[in-house]
Amino acid sequence: MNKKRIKIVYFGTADFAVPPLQALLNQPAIFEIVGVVSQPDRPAGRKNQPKISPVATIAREKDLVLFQPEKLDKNAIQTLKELKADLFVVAAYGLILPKIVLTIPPGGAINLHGSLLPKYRGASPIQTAILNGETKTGVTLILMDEKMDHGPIIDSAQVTIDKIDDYQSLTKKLSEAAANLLVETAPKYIAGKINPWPQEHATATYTERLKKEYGRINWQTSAFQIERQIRAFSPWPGIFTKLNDRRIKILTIEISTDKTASNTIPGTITTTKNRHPQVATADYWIKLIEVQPEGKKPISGRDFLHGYPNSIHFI
RNA sequence: CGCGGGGUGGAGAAGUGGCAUCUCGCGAGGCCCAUAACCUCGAGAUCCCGGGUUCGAAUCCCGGCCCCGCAA
Repeated sequence: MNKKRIKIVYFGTADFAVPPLQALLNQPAIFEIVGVVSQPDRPAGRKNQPKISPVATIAREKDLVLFQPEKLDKNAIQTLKELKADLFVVAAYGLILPKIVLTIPPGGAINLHGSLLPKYRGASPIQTAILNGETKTGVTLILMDEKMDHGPIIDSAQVTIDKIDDYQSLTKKLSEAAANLLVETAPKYIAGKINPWPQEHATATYTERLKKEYGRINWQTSAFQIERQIRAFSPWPGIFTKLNDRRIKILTIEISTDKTASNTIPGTITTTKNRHPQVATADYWIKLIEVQPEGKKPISGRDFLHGYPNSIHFI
């Protein structure tokens, strides 16, 4: 049908953006990646090792044309124009695209977003969906306009959130759904078979960029709230509590069926009859399965307790 | 030179110049209707590596290797 391949410039940085890119690459008869734009590999890490963008890694492996501009200035825009793309595809790129960039390709710029828009616009749709205890979410493909996650919808796909899904597993599901959505829908969109329809802006909700401090556990809340917080923020930015001024990462927990924790000061650690540590919350006990003290490797809850023969208390 | 914590029997920790300790696990035995409970006994350590100081170093000094948290 479509003899002419769709020329695409792909904008992406984070893990979420990897599967859709690979899906495009797997259909070389339909799509041609004429360029990949990703955030620069910034110096980071304990020893200043540069943190490499996952998308940039793929681009290098596949020998794609790769740009990593600090910002989308005039030079970058000129470069983008010269690629003569039909379409820009954006997924978890991390930088705002200036309006002028959106108008470069004839097909405009389309964005893959990790929620069912207009719900959960913004920086942390995946985490927020888990945190709010949603049972379903999804991915939405929109035609970008100058406002964030605001443009008309091209198509969307629903994804269920399982009780055990954490940020990592849900991101994987969503990014795979995004990949399918993109390869199925983009050709139809380019062929003019889809008319994007406006979002219901009145029902829009927004999510903010996560801060480390949001990973701090408040033991005075419900065990279920804490459990969702852990799933939403694992493995990044991570969940922690404090013990004697030391930071303790909480990696894995289990909610006890025992509700008597409400009689105990929140944060207090006791042991179950089979000697597993459990922490009091506002309602149920939370069993510590795996934790990681600051400066230490991850250890089981039991091992952790061995080092503290006396009673301890998280704050 | 971004900031910081750490390396001690199989696991987790204490010990900051003078006998190698604690909790758990492991082995043997005991108790009990019973046990992830309790009691007795026991094995298991080059205290990360190499130098140095000292009568004496896990501990202090110098150098090295390895692990990790924060920040970005």
